Amino acid sequence: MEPTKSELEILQVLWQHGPSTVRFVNDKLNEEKRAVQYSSTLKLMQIMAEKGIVKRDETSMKHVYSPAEEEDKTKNVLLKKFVDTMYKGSASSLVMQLFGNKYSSQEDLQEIRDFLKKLD
Amino acid sequence: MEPTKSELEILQVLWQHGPSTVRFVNDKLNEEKRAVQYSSTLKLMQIMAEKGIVKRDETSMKHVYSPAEEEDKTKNVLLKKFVDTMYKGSASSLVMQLFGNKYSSQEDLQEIRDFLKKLD
DNA sequence: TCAAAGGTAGGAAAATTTTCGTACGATAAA
DNA sequence: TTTATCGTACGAAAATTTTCCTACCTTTGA
Repeated sequence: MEPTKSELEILQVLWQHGPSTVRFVNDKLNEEKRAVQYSSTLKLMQIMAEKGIVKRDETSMKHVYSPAEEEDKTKNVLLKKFVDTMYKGSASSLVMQLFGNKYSSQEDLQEIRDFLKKLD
Repeated sequence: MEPTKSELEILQVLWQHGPSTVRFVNDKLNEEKRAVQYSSTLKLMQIMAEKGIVKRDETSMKHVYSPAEEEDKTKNVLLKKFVDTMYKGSASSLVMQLFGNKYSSQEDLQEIRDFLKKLD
């Protein structure tokens, strides 16, 4: 199922730091993103568990949450969706946009070239 | 300002077909996307005009709507946002993901290589 | 022991987004 | 002229997403 915007923020904490408690995720969100109450984060993660977006280990009193799917798999799905809606499914169009994008750094673009050279 | 999901659908019709009436956009949405009432599309486009996402030519009785910003500019902003949230701002990470993505066709990937070669 | 701190659960409110009914004016055709 | 058609405007309902209050249980430390 599709993670919402806030759910994606939570997934990112889990991807970056591995299986985590609600307390940990909430702290990270407050440090790195924005002010949010503990109970809000809790509720959201409970909903995500219901939806099957995350799994919950209830062994300990402090439940530990982890992504239900591989980070790569989820990102692939979201990336495909983005390419489909924004570039009619054409990945090359996206890359061209990227290179014409003033926000892309030269270093980043060089990195892409290097990466492709290695593929040959 | 940020277009919502539905607003993006409308923008896409405008990008693809140029300045359009509500009737035209609504027809396209129904043909290409999903069933939606005329008054829903109208309302959405009115909201977009208020937000400044589209401009409205009220010369004729049939108002004609067009994007307020260049397609490329809007897409660049959305792409940057996507890269930031999904790949911590690393465009090369996105491209690597693309190449590891089973959804990407070989033709598409070859096209990207060709494009990058031309840049050299 | 017992109060304080920290945990989950659940419901409801708030905020945002989306949908559409309906009123009413303009246009066109009979 | 008059009626059907097609347009905009507007408000409110519905659906979705987000936030947080509160109840209640467990753990911890004084």
